[in-house]
Amino acid sequence: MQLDERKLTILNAIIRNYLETGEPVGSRTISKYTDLNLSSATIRNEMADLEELGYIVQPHTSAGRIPSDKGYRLYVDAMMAQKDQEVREMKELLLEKEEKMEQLLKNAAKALAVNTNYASMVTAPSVKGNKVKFIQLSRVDAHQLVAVIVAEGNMIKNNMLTIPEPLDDETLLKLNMLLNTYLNGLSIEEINLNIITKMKQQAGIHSDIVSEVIDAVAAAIQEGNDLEIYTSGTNNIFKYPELSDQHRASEIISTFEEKQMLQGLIPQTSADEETGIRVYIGEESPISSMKDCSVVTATYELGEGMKGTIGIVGPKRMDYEKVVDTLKDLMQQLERIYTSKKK
Amino acid sequence: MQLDERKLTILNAIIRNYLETGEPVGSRTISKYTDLNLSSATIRNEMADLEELGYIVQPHTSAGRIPSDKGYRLYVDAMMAQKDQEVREMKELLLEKEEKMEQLLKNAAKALAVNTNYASMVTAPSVKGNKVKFIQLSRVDAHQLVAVIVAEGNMIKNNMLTIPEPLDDETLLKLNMLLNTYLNGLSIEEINLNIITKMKQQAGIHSDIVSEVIDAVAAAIQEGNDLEIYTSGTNNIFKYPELSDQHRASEIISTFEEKQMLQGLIPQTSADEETGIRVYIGEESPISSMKDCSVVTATYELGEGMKGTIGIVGPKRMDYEKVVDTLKDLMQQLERIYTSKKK
DNA sequence: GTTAGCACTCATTTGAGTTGAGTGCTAATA
DNA sequence: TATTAGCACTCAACTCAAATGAGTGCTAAC
Repeated sequence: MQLDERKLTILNAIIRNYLETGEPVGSRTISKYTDLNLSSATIRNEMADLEELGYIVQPHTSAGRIPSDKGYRLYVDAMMAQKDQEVREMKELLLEKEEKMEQLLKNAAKALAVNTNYASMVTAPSVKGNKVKFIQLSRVDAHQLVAVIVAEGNMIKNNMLTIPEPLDDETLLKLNMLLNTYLNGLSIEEINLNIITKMKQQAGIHSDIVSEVIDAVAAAIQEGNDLEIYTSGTNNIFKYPELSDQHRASEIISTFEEKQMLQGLIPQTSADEETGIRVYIGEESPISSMKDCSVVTATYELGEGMKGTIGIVGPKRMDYEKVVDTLKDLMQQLERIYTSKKK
Repeated sequence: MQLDERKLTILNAIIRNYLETGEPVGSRTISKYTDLNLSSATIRNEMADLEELGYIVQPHTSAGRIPSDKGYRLYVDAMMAQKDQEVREMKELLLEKEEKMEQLLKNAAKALAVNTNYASMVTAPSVKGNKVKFIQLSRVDAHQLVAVIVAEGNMIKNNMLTIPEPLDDETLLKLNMLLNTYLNGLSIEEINLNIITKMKQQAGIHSDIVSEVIDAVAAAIQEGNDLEIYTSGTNNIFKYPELSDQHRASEIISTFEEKQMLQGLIPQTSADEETGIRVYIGEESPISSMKDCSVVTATYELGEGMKGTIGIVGPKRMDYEKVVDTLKDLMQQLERIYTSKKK
């Protein structure tokens, strides 16, 4: 059997309708909804075909049909293809410029959640490829140092480190010079063993401290890489009956609380597609707790290699169109703010 | 009518039983549960009295009784009085020492939630009275400075600030000296106009920058004061049927997501009581979204005036005894870790 | 003062009946 | 041959009444 023009129209009508109402849609509804001028009986025949093809399912006999994951997939793919050509005017999200990256991202997550009515997440840009702009090691007291690292995009990290023996001013100054000369402008991957060995040589008797500091720097940068994920609007899921039963809700909320679990949603393969938008429908999701949801993520890129992810989690019947637009908008804004900050 | 010995025993039995089961408890149950050897009929008479006195209520005729807020209050007060004398061995929460305050507090929140099975919150110690240990202003690039402030307890704050004109090294060094000489060892309240004026005078032509820096310092410290609240175990509320219906759950979870709203739970009046533990039962709670819950908070104190709050939110029928113990334990541990870090 | 006994209440459960939206199939129709 | 009207059928959801049972309050006897 083939998926001809008419079947597609009907499938589309079914999905559209279901997105709105959340109720299984029946043949009579479609017969009126579309301008095909077909009787409900004909629609029924077509629907039977569509079911056989796997695009829609019946929750039970004598109920209408709802889209299957496969059906959504078709719909979303078609939509995305169409999007690419279209020129869209976006509704503005109004992100304010913030001095600190952290606050900016928190706001972004919130704006996303408020705008879409779904749960949102925003990860800090991975520091992969992010360059160190400034490092400073300062003495807090005799046995404690604080290492402050500012990276591009004004991401500030700091780490305390305890040293066995006090350092005098001069040594500290030297260390700072050393650190900055060697590390400034480098990204974390570029700090390899070679450089570390060289630095240790230069440091002489303080080589043990150098390695501690470098560890601290690495740790600080890594830390951001690991778990800085901002979320918002978790309780939006209560707005969708199909997600708000006890078990499901609890599972989703747990995932959002244990933010590390959301890392699964961050695309690993830095894909070659241009838009950077991914849609996971139901079982497609990399996280099992989201198997009843759809997840849409977008990758934003600040300069070379500094990538972060923004995304939303909602019911399968989400307004994919709006979500994709909103995500694109936010991506652009983040990128714009970044470049304006850089200069 | 009076609340004699026997009535108290019965009230206690009712509450105990209800804490366990969450179901209204009837006279027959109590008649067996206690060793008073009274028939259910007698218990019934006593229960009627207890109801008249307002300690218990009937959800409807022909149901058992459940404790009223007033009943819980009596129970909790009695328990607390008893606690004070008792010597208790505590189950350890095993907080690891962390270099950074932030991580320590996150862990504390988590430990609290896991241990009690309720939702938990931990606020960073208010910086009221917290002394500045170290300030450093560094140039990131021509127009941006980063101010790093380390306060007692190794709370690190930082702020970026943009300056209209570049500063040369010498001026920066001077500024740093100035900042440290004037501000080190001071707490935020102690930084008054008088000091600021003096500093501005000293700074000469850079007085505008000094005031910007001081603003940044104030902002950084204030920031921590405002909204650094760590939460954990929000989804624990789903474990209690009386809280996990859609509306209630959503309300509680929202409150935990908008962490600022939890500020209402932080005791304002630095009370004179010795334990620092407060119990809000149902309507007593300062936050309306918690009117179906009980909230237990404890204030920990790190050195003079540096106070923070830890607390849990759960159903009214919570295991107050365990919660109070756990909170006390955690308070002590935080205090211990702090003092060990200070030296 | 305590208790056995009994009538009464009322949330909850159960099951039968009704409704209504929806289907699949078949025979008539264009 | 594709479309449609018609009809029997299904089944979740709703309604209603009866049955259940845990629990009470009251009274009279111990």
